[in-house]
Amino acid sequence: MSAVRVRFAPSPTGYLHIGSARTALFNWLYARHTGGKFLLRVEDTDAQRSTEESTRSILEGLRWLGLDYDEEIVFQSANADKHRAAAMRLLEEGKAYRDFTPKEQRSDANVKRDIAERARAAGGAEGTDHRSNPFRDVPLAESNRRAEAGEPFAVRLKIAREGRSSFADAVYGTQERDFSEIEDLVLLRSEGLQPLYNLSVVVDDIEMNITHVIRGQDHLTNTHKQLRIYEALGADAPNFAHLPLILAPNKAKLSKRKHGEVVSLTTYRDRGFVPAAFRNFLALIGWAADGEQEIMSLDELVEKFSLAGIHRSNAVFNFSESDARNWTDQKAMWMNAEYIRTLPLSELVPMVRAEFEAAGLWRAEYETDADARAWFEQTLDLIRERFNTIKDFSGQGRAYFADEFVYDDAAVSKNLKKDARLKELLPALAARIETVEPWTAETAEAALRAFAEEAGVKPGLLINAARTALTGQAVGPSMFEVFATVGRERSAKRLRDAASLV
RNA sequence: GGCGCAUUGGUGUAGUCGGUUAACACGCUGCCCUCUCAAGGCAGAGAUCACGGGUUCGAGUCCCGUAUGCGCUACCA
Repeated sequence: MSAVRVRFAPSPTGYLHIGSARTALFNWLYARHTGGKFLLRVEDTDAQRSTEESTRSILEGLRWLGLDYDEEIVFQSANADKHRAAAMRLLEEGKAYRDFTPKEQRSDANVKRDIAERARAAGGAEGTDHRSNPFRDVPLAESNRRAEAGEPFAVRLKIAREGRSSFADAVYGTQERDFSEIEDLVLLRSEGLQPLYNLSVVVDDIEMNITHVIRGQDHLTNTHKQLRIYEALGADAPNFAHLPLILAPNKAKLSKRKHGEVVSLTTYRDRGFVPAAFRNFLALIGWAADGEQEIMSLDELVEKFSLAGIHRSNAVFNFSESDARNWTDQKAMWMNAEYIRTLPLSELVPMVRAEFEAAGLWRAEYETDADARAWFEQTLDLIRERFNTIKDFSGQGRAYFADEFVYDDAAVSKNLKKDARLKELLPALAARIETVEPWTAETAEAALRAFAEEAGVKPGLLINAARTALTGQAVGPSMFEVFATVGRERSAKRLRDAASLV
């Protein structure tokens, strides 16, 4: 058995869709699991819609997910001559024919409805006769003559009148379709003899020696057409595995126009997702190793991945467009938080660093000075427990790293405005802690509790007020750890500053 | 309209050759912990396995039908 070769073949007509990203992931996992090759082919035959920027964005997305590819990227547009040659060969061999029927103009907007209506009108209950094209049996000599005379034509594949197409899909099982259901599909369009999708895919997959085609289920019925092309070309067909689709909460296909940025992979990068977390989440849509373990490292995913574990029904990507807190699937968010709180610090630090550099919070000494570096890492470790994304380190966590930070309104009214006595207590507490030596979580706690007792207030009042004074937030880590991390002088200053907010 | 595919709690999934109270994760509720919020621990709500027939001693698991959803049906990819 020859070595596995799979490919991911996106069209560069926009950002990387999370459904495509998941297709890429599954191909990659299969290749790595079997020790095969993962290839990339950019299907840029639609010159109108394809952009280099899109290609770049897709490659970036793959890199972000950690999906490296083998061999050179194939650009489909560069192979147009080969595709055309293949079609012309079929023409010579009588396996395809020229269709001189003038091209119909189709309004792009309502194609689907248009097709359905046409079929209803033409076919009725019996369906359409796909072998009725008048040019199907025109002798080649006559066909050549008309072509040479300059008459425009498209090239169509001749599907046999009798027979059944059949293949074993690794996910959906045996698939059958009667030839009568398959049209004589167009291989080359009349305008410039441009090769069409089904032809290009097949010729390229043959050329690239692809052994397994793993792609979205929307191609399941197309496969029968492509199989006819493989046969006409005298090539062995690869194995197929179709993946269930990822749907929106209303069960519609996830699309950019309707659902916006939730479907774009770059959104997750830009909003502070950990690549490994999102990859892990993606792997679990439509696939399960055993239904038990869900948090899996890349190595574990590679080890456990199998086509047999892919299931057949479409999955719903559960998010709420109206609720900003649930802008994406909650399980994805949970998994991201899980990664953030358990990742080795050595892996977390570079991600936070990138975020800090972008936010203007990064300081060179976090790298160059051993004490500063240790403080930085300890602080990350202290606050990461309740963060969901990398963005939170520069957002909610800003006060740990900068003296300019905003006070959360709700926190101020809940913890500072609640008790007027804080106006005097806070500066007094500041004066008290300035005498504490050494300054640790333990000594800070002792000082605060003693102060509260003397002042005749509950420690909680001061603790909560201090949290908002020092961090601007109503929530956060154990307050005495925060005191220690922020430092004695900065803590005292912030306590005094906050008195004006009472 | 035709053809194809799918259908297990709100969501993602597990359920081996059909065999006792349908399992796990997220989310949700409550309790514990506690200086807040998370995390963690404990407990709980939530599924007549789309519906209707059939086969069988017994069906989420097999068969048929219906419904719903999705896909394809294009000189788009």
